Amino acid sequence: MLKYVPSISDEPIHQRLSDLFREKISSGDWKEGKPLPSEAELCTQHGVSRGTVRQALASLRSEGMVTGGRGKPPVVARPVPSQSFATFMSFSEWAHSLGREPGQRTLEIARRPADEDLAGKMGLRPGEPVIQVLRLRSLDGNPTMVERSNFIVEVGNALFGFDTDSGSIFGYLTSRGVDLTRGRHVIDAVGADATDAELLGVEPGSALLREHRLTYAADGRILECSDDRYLPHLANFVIENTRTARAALVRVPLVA
Amino acid sequence: MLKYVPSISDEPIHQRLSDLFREKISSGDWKEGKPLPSEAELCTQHGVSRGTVRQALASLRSEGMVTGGRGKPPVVARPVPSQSFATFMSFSEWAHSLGREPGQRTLEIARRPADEDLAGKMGLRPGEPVIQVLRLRSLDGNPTMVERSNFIVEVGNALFGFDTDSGSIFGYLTSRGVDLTRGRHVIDAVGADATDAELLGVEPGSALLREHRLTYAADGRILECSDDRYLPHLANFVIENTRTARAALVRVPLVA
DNA sequence: GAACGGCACTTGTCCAAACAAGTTCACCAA
DNA sequence: TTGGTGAACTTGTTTGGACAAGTGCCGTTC
Repeated sequence: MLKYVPSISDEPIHQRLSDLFREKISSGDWKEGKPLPSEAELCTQHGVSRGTVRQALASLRSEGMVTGGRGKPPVVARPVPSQSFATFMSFSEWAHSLGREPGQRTLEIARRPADEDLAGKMGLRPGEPVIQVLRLRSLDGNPTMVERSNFIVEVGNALFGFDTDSGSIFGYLTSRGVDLTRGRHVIDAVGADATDAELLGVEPGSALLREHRLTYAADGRILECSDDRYLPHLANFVIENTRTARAALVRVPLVA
Repeated sequence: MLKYVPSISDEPIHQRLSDLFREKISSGDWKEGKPLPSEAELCTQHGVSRGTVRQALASLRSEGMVTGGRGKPPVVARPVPSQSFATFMSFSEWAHSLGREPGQRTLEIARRPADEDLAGKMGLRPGEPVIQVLRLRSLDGNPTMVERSNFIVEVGNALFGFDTDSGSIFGYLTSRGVDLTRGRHVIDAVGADATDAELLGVEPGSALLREHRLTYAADGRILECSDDRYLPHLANFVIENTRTARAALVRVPLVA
């Protein structure tokens, strides 16, 4: 829990402040429904100007964690479920954020030409090679998810220098400077195939929760295409929406 | 600055600006992928200071309509998929927004005491009565989803005066003044039971995509608890996230 | 006791300025 | 032609100030 290195960090002040405020809320230091310190107080407490404090608070407001109006002090709102990019993109990050221990067993890492279906999804020419990784992911030792990732060669080649049994591919790639910036996730259900069934210890055909993901670079190129299959009694997806806030999640129909 | 500015609207300037910008984008005046005028330009164009322009742009950024970084002019982002509250909450609204024809066949509408599990989810005492509705929903005549809804009696009693084969329960309830304001949706996978299988025309046990929903009133009371099971090849859920915008969707673990 | 007015305090809005950091592009030199 | 330099321009960050507008409270007044 030791994470106080404010002077070395190169993050802007307002960002550090909003992170700090977020933690005060999630840790219960600032309780739900209670007003938080006035802007003037926060200014003197952290030795910054009011503009900076307001910038930090605006970030929390846009996430729905804080409400309030003119004259009234801002209050901590009902916690809105949301996850950061890294937490949502990476199984390992996700597990750590929950205080659980992620595990992984690599079953295959191979370079092979993309079939027509995959090439279409990734915007490649059929036959262009991709790096395929098949891993079994676990939480606290319990098999939870079967992960099938396909990387474009430029990204995937870096993986041959990485022990995919050691942890987060997402973390490794970002540390190598690969700019994963956007993800598109399609969630559906699928019956377990023979591989899924054996790895997860269920009957073939039993229902699995599937997250099909495309990961994009900043310039719009598709870097990765994955197919993650969860045991539905071990992991779910949750979203909340209100009359005033549109849901970013979309239910889409599929044409026959 | 001028003291007497007879403004037509009493909205703050930054809000009028962001509304104007939003319309420029949706009308196609500012095209997707194209950079929009620099902040300095917008300042002189509208005769305001840079802070105000930035405040307006920040609003668009938080909605994901605009991206950009230091040094680069802001660009109009790819439209972010999102659905309004009504579209996301109501099967009929959803179908209509897609130009498809929703259908429904009511198989059962009954008043019976809530079992322990349901009572726990809805915050009722076990044995308190609920109104249960079982419907088969279809898109353009194709069976798509099995809908199991449970309403608290206060809401559900209104349904006995409504032909549940005629259309949207959500629409009917809102027209009757029931204030559905918030929804919490849990998405997972489940094997088809005998009823699902017969209605949807699949084998028992085959994978279905389930949306488990709690609908809340403005005062926090739970009005409805539903279990919708989709044919996974006919409907999916999609969400996008970026490095800068946290996903409102959350992947949650379930304890054993 | 109730209603009113005013004061202190709070947040919202807007401006002006300065610097930091990144991008673009023309220009010049090798 | 190619490469690098640097100026011009862009957005990001931070500060400071000023005023408007809303809330809560206290004291006065009826």
